[in-house]
Amino acid sequence: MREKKLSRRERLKAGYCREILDAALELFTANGYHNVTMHQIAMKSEFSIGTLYNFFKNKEDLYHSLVLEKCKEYAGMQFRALQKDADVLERIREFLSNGIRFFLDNTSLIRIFIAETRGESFNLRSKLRNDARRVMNELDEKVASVMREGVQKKIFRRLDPVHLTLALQGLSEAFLFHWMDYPEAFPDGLQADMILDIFTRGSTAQTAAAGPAAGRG
Amino acid sequence: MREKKLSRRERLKAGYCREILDAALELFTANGYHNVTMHQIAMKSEFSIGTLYNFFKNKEDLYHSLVLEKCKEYAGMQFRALQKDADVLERIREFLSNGIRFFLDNTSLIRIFIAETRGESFNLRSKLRNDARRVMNELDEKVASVMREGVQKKIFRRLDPVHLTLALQGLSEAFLFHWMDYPEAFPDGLQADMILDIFTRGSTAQTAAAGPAAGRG
Amino acid sequence: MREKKLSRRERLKAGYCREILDAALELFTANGYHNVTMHQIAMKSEFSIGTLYNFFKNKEDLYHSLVLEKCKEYAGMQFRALQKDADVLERIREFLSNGIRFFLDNTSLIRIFIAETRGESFNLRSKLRNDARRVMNELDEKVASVMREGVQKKIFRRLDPVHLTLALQGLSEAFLFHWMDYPEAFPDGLQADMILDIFTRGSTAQTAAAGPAAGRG
Amino acid sequence: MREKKLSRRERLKAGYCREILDAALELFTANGYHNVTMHQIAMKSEFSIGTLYNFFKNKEDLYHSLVLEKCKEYAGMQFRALQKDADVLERIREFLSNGIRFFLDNTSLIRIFIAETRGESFNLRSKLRNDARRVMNELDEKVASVMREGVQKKIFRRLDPVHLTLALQGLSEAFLFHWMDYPEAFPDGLQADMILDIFTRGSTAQTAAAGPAAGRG
DNA sequence: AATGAATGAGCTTTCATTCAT
DNA sequence: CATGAATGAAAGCTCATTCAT
Repeated sequence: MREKKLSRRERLKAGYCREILDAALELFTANGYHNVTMHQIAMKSEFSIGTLYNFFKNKEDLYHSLVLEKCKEYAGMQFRALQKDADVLERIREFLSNGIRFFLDNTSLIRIFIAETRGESFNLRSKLRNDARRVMNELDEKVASVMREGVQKKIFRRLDPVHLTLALQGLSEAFLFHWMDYPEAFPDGLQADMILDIFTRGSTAQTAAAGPAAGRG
Repeated sequence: MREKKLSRRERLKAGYCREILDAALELFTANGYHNVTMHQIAMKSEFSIGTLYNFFKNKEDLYHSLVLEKCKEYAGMQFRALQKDADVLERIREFLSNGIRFFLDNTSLIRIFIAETRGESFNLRSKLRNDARRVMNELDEKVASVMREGVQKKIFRRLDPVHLTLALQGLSEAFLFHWMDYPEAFPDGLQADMILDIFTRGSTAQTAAAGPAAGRG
Repeated sequence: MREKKLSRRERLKAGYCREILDAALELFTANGYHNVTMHQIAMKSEFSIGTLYNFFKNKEDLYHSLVLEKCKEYAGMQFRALQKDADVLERIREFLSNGIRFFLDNTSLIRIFIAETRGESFNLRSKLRNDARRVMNELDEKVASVMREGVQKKIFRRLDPVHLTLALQGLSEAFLFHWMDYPEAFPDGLQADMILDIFTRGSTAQTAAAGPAAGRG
Repeated sequence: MREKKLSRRERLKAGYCREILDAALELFTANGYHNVTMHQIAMKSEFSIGTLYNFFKNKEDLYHSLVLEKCKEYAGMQFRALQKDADVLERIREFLSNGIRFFLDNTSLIRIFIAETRGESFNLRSKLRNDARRVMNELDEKVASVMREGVQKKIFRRLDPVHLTLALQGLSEAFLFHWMDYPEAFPDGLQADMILDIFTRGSTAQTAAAGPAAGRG
């Protein structure tokens, strides 16, 4: 009974936490870390400021928990995709589709990811960000291992798998941001194949002529 | 003589402005906009706070002037590279080298560029950022026009030049950031060709086999 | 019990507000709006600056609340006097006595009234002052209606009631200020009848009754 | 020659002073002391800030000089009117007309007079204001002496001449302010006789019965 | 455990005044 | 003498955090 009670409490607590984080996410993505006050989060989540501080050490901790959670969500999803029993290109395609869908569902969450991985405050919150960064790094390593597999299977060129990972990420990010800023530039939406196509075949014409190979048809 | 005096004053003023902007740049890149105070900028630049406000309307204006200046510097350099009388790939290669060198010389300035084009404050300062953004957009268009030329000359695949531009940028950014975070990953430094190679030929092995073409040999 | 608790809180809050307003009143009347800082008000009221801003939106709001409160207090008192079931002159006399007593009890509060109705800031805070001004205007109208009644009952001369109101106010103010600046000029204090006497009978000697005097023609 | 030069200089200096004071007057009456900056005065007068400080010790001194000058101008004019070789009522009427005209010509200058004699900062600048106040007090005494003469000549009732002076001022002020705030209330403009009429005969009807004379129409 | 009033350090910004030119 | 850039004290105000209830 004791245990049950605790577990009920814990479930309650987790639920509260959820509501707070959801409210905060909305505010942070809409306005940025510095333009959101604890007061606003308290209002939106319908908890008191004091309660916020019962759940999170301080504003930074709250923000970080948010980022960590989303990173884990994202990374978990992508891990599963990359671990599937499918051929390399298929897994990469799903990886890309997942990424697009994820940021479509959490519009402008990507800005927070970017702020965290590339942004201005990179060196201040570094300690706190480490958890999130570790999660993302692990994902990067997983991607790299898939890339390595692709190289071994001669699907990809004999390049450093880390470079291939970077390339994949860079292309994804660039397309995602452009799509967010100019949605009209992608009348049919952003398709994983747009990115995959460039990733696999590059931009050069002659090669393209030579190789309808990479085509998924 | 009158003129000379005026010009001396103006040179002085410009010099002051320089010192302020340099001090501010260092602080902003190190700590981010919100974590730098006017007091700090005053201290570092060895001017009084009042003087800062004689040169710039407010903190945002100072920051924006900084960003605009660097954007113009960067865009000007790249424009010149892209306008040279050389073949398309050569111009792209210089574009990449320039970018690498620029951010090598202005370490972590890129974080500000990113913060401005992708960062959290994207929707708040948008009005003020417009000048900088316009400069960068013009550069993007220039890049796209070079891409278009490449497509016409059958150097590049028949793809949307804007997509090619995005790809180039995405690849550059990804490599640059990785190099900044893990310099040891590039024992010989970051070379334009690493990026160019992937950009032109993609990752796919078969195509690579087919195409030593793009090789810069 | 719940209710009691709430009410206690509200009473507390109202009490805090009182203390802040009292401290502010003292400072403002002694030094004028622009020569009082929020810091000073915080010190004098023994609250923190933050608390001041919990009660009032900003300095202007605090000041305005103060003015409005005092205006209402004054106007309410005078309204009741003018509505009494007594003859016109009696009501006017009480109106005068009330005014004298009010400004005796709130020494130099009148300076704020003047600053608000006549002062330098007349055109800047006009929007905010409107509440107070409306209250005072309503009182003026009430006075004018009493004047009208006096005219109808042939107690007063057939003059514009608004002019009579102006006259009453002008005389009151002049006497009040002189008394404040030179209390020794009124050894027995300022009596309503001094003002009423001039208001009702003017300055002209009996000879005036014979009055070829005023007639210019 | 030395003398001439000096005198030319002095004339020049006086002229400069004029221009500064004129510019300042306009700004102060329009915005109030605290809402005018030395910078603004410098701009409007087309002198440098440094020059302002050559002519006036500080902002307060500048403001005070302005007030003093206008007080002297006003008092001088009124002195001459009161000293004329005319009967008492005639001199009072001219006094009133002068006052109306003066403040008509210097619209809203009266607000500064009020701020100075009744306003919020009465006790801060008291030292500086003393000159101006002395001038005005002397004028008050002159008015009182005319009142005394009126009493002696049985033109006015046997009342304290100071009270009569107060009454005259209070009536004037009230009418002037009302006229400024509601010009439409005086379709034919503000006439000295409106004030004089009430001043001399008060509001009471019986006297009026004796004298329908005063009616101008 | 939950609350939110109270706190006050610290921010951006203004502007009277000085003084080297 | 005239100038106006430079100054920096001091203002109003915010908001993360605490803690008595």
